[in-house]
Amino acid sequence: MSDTSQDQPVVDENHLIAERRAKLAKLRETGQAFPNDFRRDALADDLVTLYGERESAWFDANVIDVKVSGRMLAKRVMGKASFAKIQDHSGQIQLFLQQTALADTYEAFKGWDVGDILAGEGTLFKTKTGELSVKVTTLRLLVKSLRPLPDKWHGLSDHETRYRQRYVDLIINAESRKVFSTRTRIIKYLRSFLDAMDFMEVETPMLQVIPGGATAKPFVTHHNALDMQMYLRIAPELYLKRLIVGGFERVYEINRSFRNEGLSTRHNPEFTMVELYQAYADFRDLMDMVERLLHGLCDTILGTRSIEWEGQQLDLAQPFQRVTVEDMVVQYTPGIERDKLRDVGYLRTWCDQLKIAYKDNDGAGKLQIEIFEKTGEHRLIQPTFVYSYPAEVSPLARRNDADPFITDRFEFFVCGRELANGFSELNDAEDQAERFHEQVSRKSDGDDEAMFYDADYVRALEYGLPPTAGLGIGIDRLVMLLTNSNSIRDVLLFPHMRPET
RNA sequence: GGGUUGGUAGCUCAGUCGGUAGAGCACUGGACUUUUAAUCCAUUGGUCGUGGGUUCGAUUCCCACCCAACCCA
Repeated sequence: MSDTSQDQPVVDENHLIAERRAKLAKLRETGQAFPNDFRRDALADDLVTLYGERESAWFDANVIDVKVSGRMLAKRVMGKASFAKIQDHSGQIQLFLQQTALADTYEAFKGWDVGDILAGEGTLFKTKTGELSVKVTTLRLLVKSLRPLPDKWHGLSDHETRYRQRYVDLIINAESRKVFSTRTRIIKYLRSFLDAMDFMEVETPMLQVIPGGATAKPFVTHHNALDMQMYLRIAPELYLKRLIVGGFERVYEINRSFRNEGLSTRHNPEFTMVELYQAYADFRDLMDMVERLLHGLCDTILGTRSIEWEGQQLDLAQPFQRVTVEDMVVQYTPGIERDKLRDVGYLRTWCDQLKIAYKDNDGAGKLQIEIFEKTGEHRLIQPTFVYSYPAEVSPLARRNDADPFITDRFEFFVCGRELANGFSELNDAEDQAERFHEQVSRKSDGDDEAMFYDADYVRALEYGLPPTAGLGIGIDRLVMLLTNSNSIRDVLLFPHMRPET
C-alpha cells in the first residue's frame, strides 16, 4: 500500500456516487458490508453449456441447485418480481427474483445498483422466453459498487477512458476481454511450440549496467546502494547468447524490454518480445520456424490462415516470400540502379531526392536501409522475409560467407510492419570487438542509439559461441495481427498514457 | 516533430450565427409477478478540457496550453 496522504488526489464525485455511498453507509450499520464467506459452485457459461438446450419441462423433473455470483449488469424490477443479469469471468446468467421467495431481501434488492456484485442461490429453470435462469431462493449483496457503469446500450467507447480505466472497459466490452484472452492464448501457444522443440525458458536481467542487443535509446535509472547508473534493458539478446556459450543450446525469454522513444499506435515504451537462440542453426532455419509458428498460430488461434486485417486480405497459407534488401530497394525505388547500391555518393543523391536525412558517417548499408524503410517497408502487406541486411546496421549478426558487405540476417514483415528479426549470430569474438568499436565511435559522434562496448560479452565469445541463430518476435505486434487491432494500445492491458490532468 | 479531428450531465451524443445549455440511458420517487435497451408517470443532475484576450455579456469568437484519436515523418 502506498502513502498518498501527501497529495491526496481530488477524486471526481457526483450525486450518483453520493447516493451509493449513503447506501454503503447503511450496509455498514447492519453488518459486514464486504462479506467474503460465499462460495459459488457454478459458472454462468458452464450452466448455459450444460443446461441451455434443455426444455422447460425438464427442469420440473430435475431440480438443479446452483450457487452463482458476479457483477450485476442489468436490473429489471417489475413489481413483485425482478430480473437481474450477472456476469462472472465465464459469461452471464439471469437471476429471477420474487418477493414471495425473498421477502425483505427483495425489498433491499430494489435499492441495489447495476455494478454491484451479488451472490444468488437457487434452482435452474427456463423463463417464458426460453432463457436459462436461476430462480433465486437466497440472495446476497457481496460488494456495493460506488461508481456507476457506462451506458448499458452504448457502452464505453471513449478511447481515453478505455485505456486509462481498463477495468471499466473489461467489465463492459466483451470484445476487449476477447483480445486479452487471445493474447494469453497466443503466448501459451508460443511457449508450447518452443517447449516442444526442447527450448528452455529463462530469465535474464532487465536492469543492466550496459544496455545491449539493439540500437535504441535506453531508460536510465540509478542504483542507490551501488551509487551507479543503470539501464532498463532494450533487449535480452547479449545475456541469452552468454547462456548459449554456457551450454544451454536452446533458450528463450518472453518478457518486457524498454525503449525510450515516442508513443504511437505501434510503439509503447515497454513492450513484449520473445527472443530465442538455437545452437547449430542458421537464419534460414529461423525463417522456416517463423513460418511454422505463424501457420500453427493461425490454425490454433483463428482456425484459418486467411486473415482480414484493416480491410486487407492476408494469405498466410502459402510459403512466405523471401527477398533481399537490395531486391526491395530496386523494386520499390523506380529508377535506382542495382549496381550502384553500394556507392555512398549515389545513394546520397537518392536520399536527397526522397527527403531522407543522413549523417556524414552513414555508409552505403545504412543508406540502403533508410531508402528501403522509406519506399518499401510499408508496402510489404503480405508476409515477407527480407534478408541480407547490411553489416553496417547489423552489429551482432554474422557476415555472409560470400559477401562481407551483408549479414545472414532477415526481418519479417506483415502489413507493412516489422514483426520479427533474426540472424545467424556473430560468433567471431574479434569481429564482434571491431563492430563494437564502430558503434562506440558512432556514439561519440552523437548517435545516442548506437551500442556500448560490452567487454564481458566479447570475453564470453572468446570462450566460444557455437554456431547459433537467434530470433526476436514482437509479441504486441503479433497479437495486433491476430486480433485485427490497429493500435498497440488495444493489445496492452495498461498502455502508457500521459498523466491525467 | 507536422497536420486533421475531438474534449458539453455518470455514459452515448445534440446544441448555442455571443444573451447562464438539451435528449436518450443511468439516478431518485411512484405503478407493475416471466423481463430482454422492460414499460408507464413524475423528478434530479452541468466550472460546456484549462488559462488568458475581445465584449455590457463567452460554453460559443480569438490566442496559448493540456489530454486523446487518426494520418504523415
